Amino acid sequence: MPKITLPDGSAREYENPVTVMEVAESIGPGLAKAALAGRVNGELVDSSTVISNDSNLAIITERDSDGLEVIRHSCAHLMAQAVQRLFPKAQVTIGPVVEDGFFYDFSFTRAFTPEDLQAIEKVMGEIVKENLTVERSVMSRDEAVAMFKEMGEDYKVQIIESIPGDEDLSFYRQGEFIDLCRGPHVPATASFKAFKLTSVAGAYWRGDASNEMLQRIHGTAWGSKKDLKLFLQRLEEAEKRDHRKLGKHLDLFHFQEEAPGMAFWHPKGWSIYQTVQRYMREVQDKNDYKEINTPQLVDYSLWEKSGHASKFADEMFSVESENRMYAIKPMNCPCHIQVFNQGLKSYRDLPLRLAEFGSCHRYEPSGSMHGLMRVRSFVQDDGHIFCTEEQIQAEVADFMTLLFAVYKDFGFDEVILRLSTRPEKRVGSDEVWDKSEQSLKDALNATGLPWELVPGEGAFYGPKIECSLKDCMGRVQQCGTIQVDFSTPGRLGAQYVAEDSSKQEPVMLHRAVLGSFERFIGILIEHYAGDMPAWLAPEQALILNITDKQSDYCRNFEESLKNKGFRVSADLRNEKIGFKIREHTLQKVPYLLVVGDKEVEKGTVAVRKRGGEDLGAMTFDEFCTLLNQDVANFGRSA
RNA sequence: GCCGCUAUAGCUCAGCCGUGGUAGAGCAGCUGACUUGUAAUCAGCAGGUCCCGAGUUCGACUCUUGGUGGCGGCACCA
Repeated sequence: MPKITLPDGSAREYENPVTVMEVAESIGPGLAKAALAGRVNGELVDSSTVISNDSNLAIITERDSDGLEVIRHSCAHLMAQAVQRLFPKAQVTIGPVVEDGFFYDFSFTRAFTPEDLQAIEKVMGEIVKENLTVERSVMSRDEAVAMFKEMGEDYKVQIIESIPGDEDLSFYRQGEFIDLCRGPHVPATASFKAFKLTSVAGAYWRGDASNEMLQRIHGTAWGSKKDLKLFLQRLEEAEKRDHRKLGKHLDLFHFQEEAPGMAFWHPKGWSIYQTVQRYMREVQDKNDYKEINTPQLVDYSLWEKSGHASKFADEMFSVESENRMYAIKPMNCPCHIQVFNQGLKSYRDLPLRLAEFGSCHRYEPSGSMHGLMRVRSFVQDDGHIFCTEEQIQAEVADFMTLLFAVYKDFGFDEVILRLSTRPEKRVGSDEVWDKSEQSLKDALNATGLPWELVPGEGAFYGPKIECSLKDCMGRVQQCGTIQVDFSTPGRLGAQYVAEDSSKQEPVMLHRAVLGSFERFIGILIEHYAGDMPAWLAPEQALILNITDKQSDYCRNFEESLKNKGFRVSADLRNEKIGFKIREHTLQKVPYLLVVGDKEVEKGTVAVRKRGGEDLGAMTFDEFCTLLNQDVANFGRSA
């Protein structure tokens, strides 16, 4: 006599054990039709699961995020079934859910083509029409291995053989297709309403580059056609914001074959860059950082001492000159230690915060480059804090405060924190790693914010906190970082004189707020869709005359604004005002100042905002006040 | 780096396979006319080593092949 309690608190009693689906049916046919799975006492289960004891139950439909997961996971099976109907020789491997969709990796003799994708999608539709029941079954590990061997599914055999113990495994069958899976899954193949295959690409078996390459087909699936459409619109929107496209359109920067992965900054792009840099310089000054500058070319031996050469030799550019090998610096830390090492340092000098807008070059693998986001030549807003062990936590806390404030100024209100701990390939003893990781954990806990642990992802010299921001498209971008390093200072001979006059090694904190200017500006362009706030805009205002008669007035107005430090220019071409407005609107200038006879007469300009809003006529002082206020607000969201 | 796709005018893109015969459009540019009130005035002109190399062919932007860059993933990311 199970008593089922529903999320709204109501309870129903049943004479005999019931399935999730039966409960849904007893509530109403509409719900039964929509039911995809259930959550019994917190655990996600199939709709066919039998409940025999008193339980809490939530019926999962497409409207739940769990329901969407179930749909996507099941859709991966649906796709695999379709692939094997069309290509019986294709072997299945894994097919998990990812953000917005799913993928499935296949081993096949050739690459799938876009035409194949269309054909697969069509067969998927047919299977949906067949409305095959999805049945769960349980097998022992050995039975499962035997079955997949028989089917010639070598990869599945490998997967099952790597599952430890003799635990029973669950399988899901729909028609002729069966797959190893934890589930849960939709009750039948008619449950799919909206899906689309989006791309095909190579992917290594088990994510290991030394393994063979499989064919990965990506798809997306939604609870309704409307949601699918919204998703596709979101993709289009993201494409419109692509910083590579906007960079060209707004004449900000370019790349060319002779310098792969290295940006050529144009005047307008460089203006944004310089504004960001000026801002960061001011922030650093206020927070007691000392700005320095160090060489681009440093003898290779320094990189050997620091430990970078042994791990990153293949990714460093090197230069030979007069029988000496130099590396073009791939990072700034060893150079900052050289600055620290000059002169005798006392504990009274600590914490010592050195900062550099450090130009770095790394030979990034060709396939990894992506516009400004991943380049071979970049400038970090790098900083190294030399301190004592006791000072770590306060320094990390101060850094986090600084970082949050900076991100807010750029319009990013949400920050995601992660702690990456010791990787396999590393320097330093386990005791030192214990200490470093603990100090970062303490610092994270002190922020009072949630954070996630990522084991094994730390730098080779120490653990790190990674600070990611969320842009307006909801995309997470890793930018800032702070890393504890007990090893490198010692390797490079950094010391200070302690209170008891003994020599001690300082702890070094590596830190960056933006990460790299290149990448951060790429993120800004996409976040604002090119509509840079007045603070960052390369051109803050444009003065447009109606006819030649107002030219002198416009030039004077322009000159006066420039004298106030604003970035403005005048467009006095003999063109219709509508033409000029269109052109500068497309160039995303925040303010357009129109001047005709009326304005000259009254000593004003007609102010039009980028979005088209008419702010009416303003005097010079009024407009200066407006623009000053706008600039002072930085890029903060309202 | 790996798998797949891709490269034509300053930009966005046709043409290319079936059918190999050295290229077209729109925007931008230049010239002229027009002196204009909030997202495109009209007319004319000019603009290309069809990414680079090799091969097949009487003949290659087109087919084959090698390179380079880019794109989508994967792997990597101090």
